[in-house]
Amino acid sequence: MMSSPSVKGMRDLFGPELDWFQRIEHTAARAFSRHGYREIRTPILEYTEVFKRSVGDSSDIVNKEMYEFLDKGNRSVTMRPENTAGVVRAMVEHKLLGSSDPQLFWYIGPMFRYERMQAGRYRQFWQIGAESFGVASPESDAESLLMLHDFLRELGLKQLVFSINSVGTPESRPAFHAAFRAFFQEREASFCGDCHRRIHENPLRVLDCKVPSCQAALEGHPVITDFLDEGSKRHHDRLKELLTQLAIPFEENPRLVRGLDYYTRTAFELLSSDLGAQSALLGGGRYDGLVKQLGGPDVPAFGWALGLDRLAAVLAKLQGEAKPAAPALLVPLGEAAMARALELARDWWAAGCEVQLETRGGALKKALQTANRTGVKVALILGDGELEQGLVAAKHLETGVQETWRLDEVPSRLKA
RNA sequence: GCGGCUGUAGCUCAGUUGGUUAGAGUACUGGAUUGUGAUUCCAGGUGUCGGGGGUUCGAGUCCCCUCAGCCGCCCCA
Repeated sequence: MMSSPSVKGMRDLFGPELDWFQRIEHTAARAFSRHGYREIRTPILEYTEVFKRSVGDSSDIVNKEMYEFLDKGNRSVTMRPENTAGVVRAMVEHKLLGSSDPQLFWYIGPMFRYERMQAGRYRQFWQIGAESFGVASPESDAESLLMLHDFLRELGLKQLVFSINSVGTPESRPAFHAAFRAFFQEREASFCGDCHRRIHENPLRVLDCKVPSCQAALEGHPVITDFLDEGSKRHHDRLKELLTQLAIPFEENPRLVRGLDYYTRTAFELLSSDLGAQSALLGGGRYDGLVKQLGGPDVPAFGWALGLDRLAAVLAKLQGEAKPAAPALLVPLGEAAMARALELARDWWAAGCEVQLETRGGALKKALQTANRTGVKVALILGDGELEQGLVAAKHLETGVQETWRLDEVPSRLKA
């Protein structure tokens, strides 16, 4: 049937799905630049250590999901599984974080993770994200979340409720880990095998285990926000105040943990019930130590990434098609009309009209069938008779009503 | 990486305990209508039955392998 299919987990984007991708991208570009964010494009390929040092060795991404290979110079390179690491690497490499000026960037592009296929989960998938460097204040978190919230609202997404948590700092976390490990050991028989692995690799991950018995065993677990240092606690409280003031819906989720190791203080995500099992639509948070960790100055940062494939799927489900069909089809009948139609259409296009031109030159019936099927609203039928009088027959496909327009009034009629 | 389901025309799918030449709807092409579309009527291609191997006189059907997709898990966007 097929001589050579696309690589597993990598798909072609076109048609209605791409319409959504483009609408999201255009909306994002406008929304983010209003906030003073500039776009950044970083390479798809980075040296492997960039991800190992940022995302974290204990993460699944590094452990089993990276497209990692040796290039011809025998250097280990990896196709980016996410983009924060690459953006931070670029900041450091170009010394953009030397001054006290904030640096605000957004990005869009494909990411790669070698995973088992499932609906909403692809090996090449797309993310839009934003990163803000240089500001440690909770107002900075709120500004980024506000931008994200308003962007999603502009796309027509209602019912947004962010889950937020604070994971503290590397200094405050050991106290929580100790308390949590003690809690775990008291009832370790109740936890699943995965949790026994997690308690060593990344204790926080036990919190969002989905096994019911584990969730039951977690009843009364130490809450991370009770172990925050004073600064983190103030930060967290202030952020909640700001979100409330800005009417950004959120709920605190003390069990929220992110899959990447670099987060400090604020962590958040947004799930959607309109996706299947892969319900995560976006996630992000603060990563105050990452820049220094990657060899840059000690600069605080906040960022998030959202799954474009998943957002497009949600919007398509809730709103249908992103792009309406062409409103008009110009159908010339005969050679003379065809030649004239090219000129007429050129004028109308120049006037900003959306018109498709029927160039097949076949039967009118055929043209109308196609127009009907593709959702065209008006068929402009141009025969020799009309042409001589400077007229065109305008047939409304939905109602069947046909009227006669003067050629020079077509642009204003189409735009009405 | 683990478990389950599916794969037949461009699309949505039938296909009986293995039986001869593989079906319907839709889409496509032509005609009833040489300049009027959703409806109607008639005629016509619709095909590596995902791929490979095996069992059999005979495989779309049974067995094995493989590929892809879907669902769940792990995890994430």
